[in-house]
Amino acid sequence: MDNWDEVRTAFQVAKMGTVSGAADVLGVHHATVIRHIDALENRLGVKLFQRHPRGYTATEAGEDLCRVAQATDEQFSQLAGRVKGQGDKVSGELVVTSLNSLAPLMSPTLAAFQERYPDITVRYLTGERLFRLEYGEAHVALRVGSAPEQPDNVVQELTQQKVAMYASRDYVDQHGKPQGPEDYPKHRFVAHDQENSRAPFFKWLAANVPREKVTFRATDNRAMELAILADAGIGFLPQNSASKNDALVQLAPPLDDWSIPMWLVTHVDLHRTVKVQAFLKFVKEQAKGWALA
Amino acid sequence: MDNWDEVRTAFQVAKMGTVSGAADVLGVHHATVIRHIDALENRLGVKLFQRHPRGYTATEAGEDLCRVAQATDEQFSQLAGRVKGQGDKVSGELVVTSLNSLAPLMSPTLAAFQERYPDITVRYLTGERLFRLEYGEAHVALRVGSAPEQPDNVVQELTQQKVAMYASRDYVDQHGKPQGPEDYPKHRFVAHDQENSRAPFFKWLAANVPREKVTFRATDNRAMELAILADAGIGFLPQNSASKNDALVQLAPPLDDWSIPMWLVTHVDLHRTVKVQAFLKFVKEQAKGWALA
DNA sequence: CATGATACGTGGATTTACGCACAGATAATT
DNA sequence: AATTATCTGTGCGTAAATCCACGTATCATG
Repeated sequence: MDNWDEVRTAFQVAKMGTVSGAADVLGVHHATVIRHIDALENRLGVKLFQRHPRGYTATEAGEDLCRVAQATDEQFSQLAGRVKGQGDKVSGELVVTSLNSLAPLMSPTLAAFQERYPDITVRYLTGERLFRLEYGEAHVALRVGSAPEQPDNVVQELTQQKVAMYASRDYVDQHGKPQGPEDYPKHRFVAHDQENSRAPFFKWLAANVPREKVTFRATDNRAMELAILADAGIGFLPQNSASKNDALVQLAPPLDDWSIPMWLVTHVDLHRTVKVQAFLKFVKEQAKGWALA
Repeated sequence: MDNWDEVRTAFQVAKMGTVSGAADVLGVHHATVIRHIDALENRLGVKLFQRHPRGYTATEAGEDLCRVAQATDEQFSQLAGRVKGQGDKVSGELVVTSLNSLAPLMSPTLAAFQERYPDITVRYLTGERLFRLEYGEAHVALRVGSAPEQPDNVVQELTQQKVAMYASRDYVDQHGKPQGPEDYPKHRFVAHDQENSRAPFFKWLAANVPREKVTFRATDNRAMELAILADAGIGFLPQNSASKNDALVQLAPPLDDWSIPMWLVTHVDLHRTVKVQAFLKFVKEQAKGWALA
């Protein structure tokens, strides 16, 4: 049973009782309606209508088809209503993904967003692997670092995450604060395991600190933070989270070169939807508070 | 939500995951599939799929559509199965119509037909008005008299109903049997109220019997039969039913000129169906017994 | 790293399907 | 009884949908 349009045509004829009336409703010529009926009957091998000069009347098969098509028509109408309205209201699921290191920032934001739009169910997917927008795994992704340049993705800069140099209070008590670049060789540093990291402050580190003084390397940001807290050495941490921790001492103010840009990424097909737009606006508003924190 | 074919296309894309795959299944070019999706999305104002170089993945709206279309597809498949098979088996309703004067012949035949095909539900519509085949009021009509010549109707001659001249036994006792045409003016006759009746034996009557000797006229065949039984005069009755009645005496053998042809009439759209064919064949078989009765 | 396979996307040629107009027929109306 | 209105059915020309071919991008594989 291919060619669903012919079923629709037959349905309208059964409802109207005449080919001409159905043609008017469908907005096509009555010859087209006749052709559809003929084609459908030939394919099914059954007469659907009895033809007489005053119109068409459905046979048993035609009435059967009419019932099925009636249900289909209602189903499709409901579907159209759902789908059309869907884009206009903020409800359903909102799937957000990011690296799990951003959870401290995102979790409160998402909670507030859900409170603002109670019809929303938030799903926050975090992981080391990047959830891919183009396969529909998420509506919005929060990315850090260099600007993503995937095609079909809409990228907006969210805010600059300011990064500063920190060490634990105990470390400072033992080794003192470096007063300038000349002091760096006397200290130990914590950095990412990947030496040629793309992060700007690690590039700075490679340029300004001897390799052998980087005595602790880890692949995970959280592990690096814990290492710093465990007096492993001096490292770079986002200012907004580190400033809340009394066990940490800021050794140098954040430099612009060290800042990590943050990006809001959406798939182009979803970017224009009201739901996603509402979330993007909300996140940008919240991000103003992040810098102050 | 017009254009059901586009829904079908979108459904196939959602199932396959790729435009090309859907195009193969649908037997169309993949460009056509893309155009259908685009048109549907534009009409709904919602993106149904997220496009990426490895295929299409459905958005929430797309998945919603997919579910509805899935149900539709199943409904249509079942419908096609029902409708296609419907023509091949003798079941459901069989609607037969005739003038109610033929009920004595038809009722036993219909009962036997129902016994032969237990899946059949017989509906026997009788009345003075002609139920019209072209509006689907009945599958088969049994007509008597001159050959029906309606277009779109398939007419088959069933049998000749032999008509003979009868009177009641009491009438014969009182007035005797007419031995030939010369005796007719001495007798009373029963005939149809419509003087210029189309029935051949009434034409014969008008030609061979003085008008004033037709002393009882009725519009209903059954009333005429009752009048004859009530000694009203001589009249024409079908041989098969009158011969069973001991109160009637046959005054003249049936002439070929008097025979009323009987016709089986079906609408051309239904004539070829197995159900109707089975019934037509069955009636013809039964009709062989009618002459003998 | 290069290559083959797969899939999407688009402009131009082609076929299919549609609209148009007229004929045939019936039912309602005057 | 004649007429008008309505509906079906069909041949023909045109417009729209389709097919085709090419280009581009991505992923898998040796």
